[in-house]
Amino acid sequence: MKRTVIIDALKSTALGEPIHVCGWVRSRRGNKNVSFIALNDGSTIKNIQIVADLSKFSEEQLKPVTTGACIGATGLLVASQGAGQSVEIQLTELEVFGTADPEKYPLQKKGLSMEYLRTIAHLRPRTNTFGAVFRIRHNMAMAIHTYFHEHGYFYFHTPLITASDCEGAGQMFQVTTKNLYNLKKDDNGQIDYSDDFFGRQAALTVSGQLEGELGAMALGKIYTFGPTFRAENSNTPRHLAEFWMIEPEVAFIDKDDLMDIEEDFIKYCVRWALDNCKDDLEFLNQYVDKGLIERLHSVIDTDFVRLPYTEGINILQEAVKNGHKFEFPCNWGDDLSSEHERYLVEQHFGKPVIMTDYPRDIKAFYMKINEDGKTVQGTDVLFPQIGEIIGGSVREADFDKLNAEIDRRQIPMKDMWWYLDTRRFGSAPHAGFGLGFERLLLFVTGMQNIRDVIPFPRTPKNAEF
RNA sequence: GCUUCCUUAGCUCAGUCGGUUAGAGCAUCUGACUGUUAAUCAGGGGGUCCUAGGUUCAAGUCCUAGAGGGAGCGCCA
Repeated sequence: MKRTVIIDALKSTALGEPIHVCGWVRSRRGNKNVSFIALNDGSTIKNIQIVADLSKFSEEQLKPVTTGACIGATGLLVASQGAGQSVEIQLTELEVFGTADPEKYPLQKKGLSMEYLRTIAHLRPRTNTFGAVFRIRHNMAMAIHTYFHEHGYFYFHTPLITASDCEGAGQMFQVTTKNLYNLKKDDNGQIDYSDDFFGRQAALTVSGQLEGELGAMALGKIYTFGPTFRAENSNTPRHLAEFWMIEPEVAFIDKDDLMDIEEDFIKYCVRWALDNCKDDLEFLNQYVDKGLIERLHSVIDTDFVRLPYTEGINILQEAVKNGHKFEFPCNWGDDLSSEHERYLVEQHFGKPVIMTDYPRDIKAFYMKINEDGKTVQGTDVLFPQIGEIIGGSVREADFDKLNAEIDRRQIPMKDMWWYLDTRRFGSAPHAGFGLGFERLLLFVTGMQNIRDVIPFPRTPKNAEF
């Protein structure tokens, strides 16, 4: 008989009809007359109840049906006599696909910490929490593709392996086929990469932005969505060595247009979650973060604050005058630290903030310089709890200005001639931003640690699964 | 990388001022129960107290070093 997925079985109205479901046993309980099996197949956070009449099935037959075992169940779909569900399956035929020794199966019915589950990342998708998180993760990916597709963007694939060493801040993972125990060096003691796979030093990308700009200079509106790698020794609940990033790049827009897109896009994603992940969000709201759904609604119902950096500094200095203590100073020209961002977002405004027009020296070389000569047109979106969720900017489109900035910063651009060609041939005003996919998921799921919103987290000293 | 906290049963944790045989809940096993909802009730089994040194008559508890993990910060998305 053909398998019905549980999300459909629970909605079925074909009472009295035979049905076949497959899944993993969450629990079995009962008495000497009847046994109840809670079965989950991942299609929904909800389980379907299988009822085994012990006059038809012996305890011996049901013995392998333990928490974690995988079974197929055939029976009649009937209205439930119990209170917890509307339909259930009266078991007529049982197939055991895979047993799970209850003495050794690590997933308990309750009381599992996130830290412990990280040590069994190969099994944690079978828990309610991670099932919900990963279904939401999929939905957010679909929301992102749908948003951009509907708004006329093209999905542009930028390379994961790159030979340019100035993509942006960030240590890179080197990619090589060389024998690391016997490296060929030149006369100056430098490693000779001429016989390496690419004939030059190569690394995993830290950003697709520079190549994304090339796409925008031809297709008008593009976005990238792929993995990104940072070899930094960051030990925080907000950093991964391997994470996914979304980077739209749009020609012929200015700073205000960019902020409109950032805000519209992120609200679209949050709204998508509320519209499409109701059951999972309700679960997370109940067990992980009691204020989750309310917070999601508050974000889509409010206008983000648009705050120039200089005004932000004024607010922070005013707070200091009124007695607020910060660990770090906040003078004009300093990069804001987490405590400053959190004060603005969580205490002063109480809503997301798009901070703009940063001092040029604390931002990347490619950002468009304002007429004051001191600030650049960055537009970072700061969220409560998680800090910077989007880093965006208008790009410097003028060849001479961009080149002067590169010289001033002494950035090695010898391998970047192709990037400068965008400004050399048919340059256009353009802007874009980068959104950390897992940081969006932190916000949407209410999870506390970024390692718990990606199936197999990669962090310093951790790449087991 | 810096600061700080944690590591006791399969899991979550308690363990007082250093003092007899290290406890609880859940899980598991056995039994009971006529429909359960993280089922309930009764009983049983289960310990390298992270590792290595040290102090002490005596160490889960104090000291030193190491390992692993969390949090805060830095860097960033």
